Amino acid sequence: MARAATTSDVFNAIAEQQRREILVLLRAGERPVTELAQELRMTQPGASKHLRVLREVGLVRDRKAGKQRLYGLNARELRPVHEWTGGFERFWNESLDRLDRYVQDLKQARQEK
Amino acid sequence: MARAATTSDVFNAIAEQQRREILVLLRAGERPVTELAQELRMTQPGASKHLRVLREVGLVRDRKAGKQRLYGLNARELRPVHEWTGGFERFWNESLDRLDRYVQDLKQARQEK
DNA sequence: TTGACATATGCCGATATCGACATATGATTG
DNA sequence: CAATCATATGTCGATATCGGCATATGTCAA
Repeated sequence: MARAATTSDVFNAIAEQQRREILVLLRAGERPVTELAQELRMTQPGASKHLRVLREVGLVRDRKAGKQRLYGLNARELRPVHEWTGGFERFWNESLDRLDRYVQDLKQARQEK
Repeated sequence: MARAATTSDVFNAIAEQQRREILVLLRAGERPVTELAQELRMTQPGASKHLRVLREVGLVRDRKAGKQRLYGLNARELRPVHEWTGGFERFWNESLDRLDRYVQDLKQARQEK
């Protein structure tokens, strides 16, 4: 088995930098493929493929608008990622965290002597 | 160029299901490789490799403890992901979102006739 | 030192990626 | 219909993945 498909998961879909940038651009509103490609300095086929992945995991919607096809954000699918990472929030918020790390560093230092 | 390295990015590192599960297990406290492997039903070398990736992106720390090597969470690196997805929060919170989608569905329906 | 246990690394095969290019499909207008 | 613009798909090459297996490295204890 190789790496999981980019379309298997929202996590996999947003693992790609360019796709993340597309999503950010779409926050400003719907856009056709060509504009996105131009703004991100990628080829049109490249942008189309990224959008296909985003669409297959449900992060993006498309809608015909005359000759064009407008892509729009459907960020609800990003929520699971937000919540999953949120499950670790206490590990970077609590001051216990720092203390814990400090203690562990001490332990390690002592053992590495 | 192929896909970005799993170690290039926290986004890429957590794109893998098993690595996410490792992180969740580590919330309960430090653990040696063997326990993690057993609990997740994967081989020891497999677990070791995943932990290597997690360590290289800074999501995990290790510390020698006698014959064993204990792995612990370092979830701070998860924060950027949480914040990035948080940048889309309004798109799943605002009621405008539903209204907007409704309008767009209408438009599309009209055009597809 | 030797043996036993814990962990890491190396190699393999199968697979999917991403980027580039050419080209096919679709839609609109004259 | 033909021409044109917008977008999607197919193929290729280079690369890295993940899983499994064998094996190397590391650490302790007798």
